[in-house]
Amino acid sequence: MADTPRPASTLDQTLRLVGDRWSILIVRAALRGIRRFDDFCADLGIARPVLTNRLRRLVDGGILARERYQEHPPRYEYRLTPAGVALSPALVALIRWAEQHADGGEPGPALVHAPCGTEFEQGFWCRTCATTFGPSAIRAGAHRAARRRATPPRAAPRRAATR
Amino acid sequence: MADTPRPASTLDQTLRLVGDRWSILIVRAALRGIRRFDDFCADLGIARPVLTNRLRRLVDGGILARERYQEHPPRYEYRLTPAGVALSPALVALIRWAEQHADGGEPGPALVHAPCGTEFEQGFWCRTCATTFGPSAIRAGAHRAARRRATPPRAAPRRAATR
DNA sequence: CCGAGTGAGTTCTGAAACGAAACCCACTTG
DNA sequence: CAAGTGGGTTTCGTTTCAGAACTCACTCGG
Repeated sequence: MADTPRPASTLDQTLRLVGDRWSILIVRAALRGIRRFDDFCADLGIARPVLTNRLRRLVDGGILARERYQEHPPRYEYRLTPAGVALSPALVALIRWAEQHADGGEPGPALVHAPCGTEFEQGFWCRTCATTFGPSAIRAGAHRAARRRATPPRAAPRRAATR
Repeated sequence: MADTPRPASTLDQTLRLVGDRWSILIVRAALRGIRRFDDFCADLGIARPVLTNRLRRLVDGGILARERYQEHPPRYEYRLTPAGVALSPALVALIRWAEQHADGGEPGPALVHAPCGTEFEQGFWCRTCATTFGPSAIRAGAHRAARRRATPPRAAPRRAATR
């Protein structure tokens, strides 16, 4: 009971941090330049207690930094740390997917290449093959153990050790 | 109440679909080749009812397809649709971030370039500038309506909403 | 034919998270 | 000094979650 039956993989840890609707929306808003509590609140339509909670979690997770921008009535703003900025590939990929596959909603502001202001592309690059490629050329690499039997031939429902 | 005060952006819609811990973990497992209910269950350590729910949602959202692989006791398996495969850039980005920024967990099986079996890179490409670049060169582009003022200097309030 | 096994789910639970609205407080502005 | 503001916290009712146990339909081995 005290050991680790869960994978506790790095992805799992990360998802506990940003693997929810609001956190990702908050990071996107931050990328757009939003920094203050009430602005997040108004922009996202998020309930205040939830925002408090998410901001705290993102700060603890090192994605946002809470900085005092005014002394006397102490006021804070939240801005992305380098680690937070490093999330943007994931965000961009999600936004791109959303624009292609979700129907109905409005697309929201595009993210562009800062120097030239135009939209950019995102892709995979294999330096071994010196080629770019898309999602369909991905597969899972070495994996120690596929749990039970590795790949049961489909439609072989019963498979006891008849020996 | 019946209109849409919320943005209802495409990203928002997408996050309602895959914006939670389990959904993303399920997609990763599917990319690794897992297809059957019990295998997902064992691999992820997810509770059955939650898995049922997530699978149904992903199928409804067009990310997984439910296919019968055996007639008599009707058995189904879940495999990624093209739209599901198209999520992999987001997944890869998340995994990469996780491996760099999460500490403690084990990294999990790598995703590799199928033809050569080696790890690959992910990046941004601006075709206008004909250059690759990283997350720090991104900014938000044109936005039809910046909500309120873009960057308030300080204390210049406006709040005509219900209070 | 009987009993064990399997794959894919369902019901029941109690715990946690969410959302809305109200409240708080240290200040600033008119 | 009253009214605002920015940045929260409290309270409370509702929805969703996660886990254990149970069901169902079928197959297999003896």
